[in-house]
Amino acid sequence: MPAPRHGREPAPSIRDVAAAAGVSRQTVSRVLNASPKVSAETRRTVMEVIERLRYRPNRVARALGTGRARGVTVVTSDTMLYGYASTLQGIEEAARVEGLAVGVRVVESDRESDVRNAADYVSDPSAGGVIVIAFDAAGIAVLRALPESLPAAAAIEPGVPVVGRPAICLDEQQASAEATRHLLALGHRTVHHVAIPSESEHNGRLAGWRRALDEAGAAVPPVVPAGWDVRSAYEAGRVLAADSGVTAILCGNDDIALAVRRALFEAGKDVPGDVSIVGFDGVPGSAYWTPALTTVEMDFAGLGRATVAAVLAELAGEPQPAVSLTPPRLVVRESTAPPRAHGAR
Amino acid sequence: MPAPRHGREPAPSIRDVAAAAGVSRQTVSRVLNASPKVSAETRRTVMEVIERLRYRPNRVARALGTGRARGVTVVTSDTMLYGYASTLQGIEEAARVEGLAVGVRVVESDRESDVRNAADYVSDPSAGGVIVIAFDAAGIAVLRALPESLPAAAAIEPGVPVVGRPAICLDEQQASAEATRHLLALGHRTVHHVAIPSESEHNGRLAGWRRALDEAGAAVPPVVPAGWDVRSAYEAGRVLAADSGVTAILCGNDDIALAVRRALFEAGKDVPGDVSIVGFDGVPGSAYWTPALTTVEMDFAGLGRATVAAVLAELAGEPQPAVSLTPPRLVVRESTAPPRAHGAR
DNA sequence: CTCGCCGATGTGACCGGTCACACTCGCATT
DNA sequence: AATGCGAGTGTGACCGGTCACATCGGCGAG
Repeated sequence: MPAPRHGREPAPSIRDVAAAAGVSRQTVSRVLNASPKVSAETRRTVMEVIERLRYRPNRVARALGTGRARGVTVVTSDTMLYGYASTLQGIEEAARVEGLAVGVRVVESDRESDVRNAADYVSDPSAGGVIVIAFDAAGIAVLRALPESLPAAAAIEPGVPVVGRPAICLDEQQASAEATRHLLALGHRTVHHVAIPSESEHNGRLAGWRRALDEAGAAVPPVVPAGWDVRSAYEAGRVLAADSGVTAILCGNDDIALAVRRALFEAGKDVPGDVSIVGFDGVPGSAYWTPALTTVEMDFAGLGRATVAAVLAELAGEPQPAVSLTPPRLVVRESTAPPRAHGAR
Repeated sequence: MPAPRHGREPAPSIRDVAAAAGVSRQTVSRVLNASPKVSAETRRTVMEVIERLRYRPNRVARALGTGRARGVTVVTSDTMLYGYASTLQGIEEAARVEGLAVGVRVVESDRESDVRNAADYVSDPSAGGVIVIAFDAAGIAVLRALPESLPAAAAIEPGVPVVGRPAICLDEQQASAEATRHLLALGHRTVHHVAIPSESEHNGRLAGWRRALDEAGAAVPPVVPAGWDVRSAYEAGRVLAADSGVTAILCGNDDIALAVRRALFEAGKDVPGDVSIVGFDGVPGSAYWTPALTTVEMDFAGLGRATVAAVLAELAGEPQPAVSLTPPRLVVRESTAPPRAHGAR
């Protein structure tokens, strides 16, 4: 039989520390938890022993004792897409400064069994607080499937109703309207929209775009839907590229903008000479595109941090803190310009 | 005082199930762990009760009982950069199919205190197996700081020595050499290289490039270093863009390629007309760039999956399985072409 | 018929913390 | 002098599983 690879004397436990310090385990526990009911002297002694023994409290045992884990578990359907990944990053950061462990559980799809598995997974008290990134159907389904009693919060797109728990979103509508107005102000007759998948007709990007168009009295062209994959956005782009009436496109995110720009390129159309495009999200590379992309910068990391605050409040049974998120904001760069002069017509 | 928001009858425990099924808790435990020493009939009864009570075993209690957690914790210095994020994705996927929980702990920097904190964090047995994404100094430092006894594996860049634990890497050297040869074959006199930060002089991207140059008898220009941020890559690009002797650039990753391409654009140079560029990584959008990027596709997700297998073997005390990773491969697209004819000179 | 063995099941201790509560002081109050 | 009180500390039970070992009934072998 193979030698026990990782055999080793076990890590010191709280009892070892207590014995070495000549106090009870409870006193050590108090020191660990910064209880005020320990004399300064005792505290110092215990601290020294802890240091000497390199003692580290066992998170698992602690969680079992208290009944809840000092941590959060993030449920998401994706970890790579920019919005998801940055939200996750914000969550991780905030959790880390709070001393919380971070777990990740991805939901494969919005199929019922997948949703149930994910919900079951986080229903385990060891999951701690739960944060659902509910930017899509799968996430929303998990959010709905969570037992009422579970301390949870969600990052979500605007317009999706959530009852009974904090759901935080970035107000995209203003910025979307602003982006649309920007294009209109440049002289475009109207603005086309390639939309990301959405669970809500009231989603901010769509709503802001439509509102700005309405307010300007511009025609509202049919929405061109795209998926999360670049390929489908490319297909959508080809449709628009073939239409000579299209001079301005508001893209549901920067990936879509990339694909649309490619489709335009293949159709021999110049950006922004022939067609202006605006993205959404503000991925780090977008400033370095050629042309640099005009886009709406979204503070997903801030959103993530806010969900951590929310779930922490939920865990503590406190009322939800008022959060002020930095609102999405339009960054005008090179991909938008006035339409070609119509004099030639 | 606020009402207890999440008060609720506690989840059923194994004892509840045992009582309801008329068996002992140990028998229930055996059913849960698929022990063969349970009669088919008893097993069925217990299963039914479990279903009826919606019982789910408590991961924390189980971990405490067995002494080790059914999960892996990933240590990384970044979660957004493509290589890191895709590796993480691969890990998550593999862990999920194995029924393992996934934790994430980011190391803020390679400062000693940060490294120690991260190492301490995962030294807790509740962290389970540990996977270190050691693509940079911080990751490598954590890997080195881990106690010998800890079951861990690493995803790492080639050329960095690691002793005592499985360290898996993608062989970038072949592909890097191939990319360089591709450019040379196109007629370029030599190939410049903008490098990602690396902890090793023997790192694959650098080594393959140099080797191919040497073998072809081409001059080896000085390496232009860049950081992980797009900005620094842009600065590096400007230097190269100002040099009219530069006709081909091998970029350390696709982000760098993006920034270099931008710098070239600003300098009035066409890609691939004036300068050819090759990226590294194969980010999903690279196929949709204008021009579409010639790049080396890396299977980071596969790398991540392999580390899970490795840490699992480590955990079980088994010998390391032989892994066959899909090797990086050059994908030729539009950003590479023969240099402009020199006749004009 | 008795023994031994095996499959199936149960029992108590234990993992490493925390909780609720009890206890022991020393000092101020009545 | 008895009482009250609060700060500081210790004790036993417990969280929800698992482990090691004991037990029990039935069956084939000696």
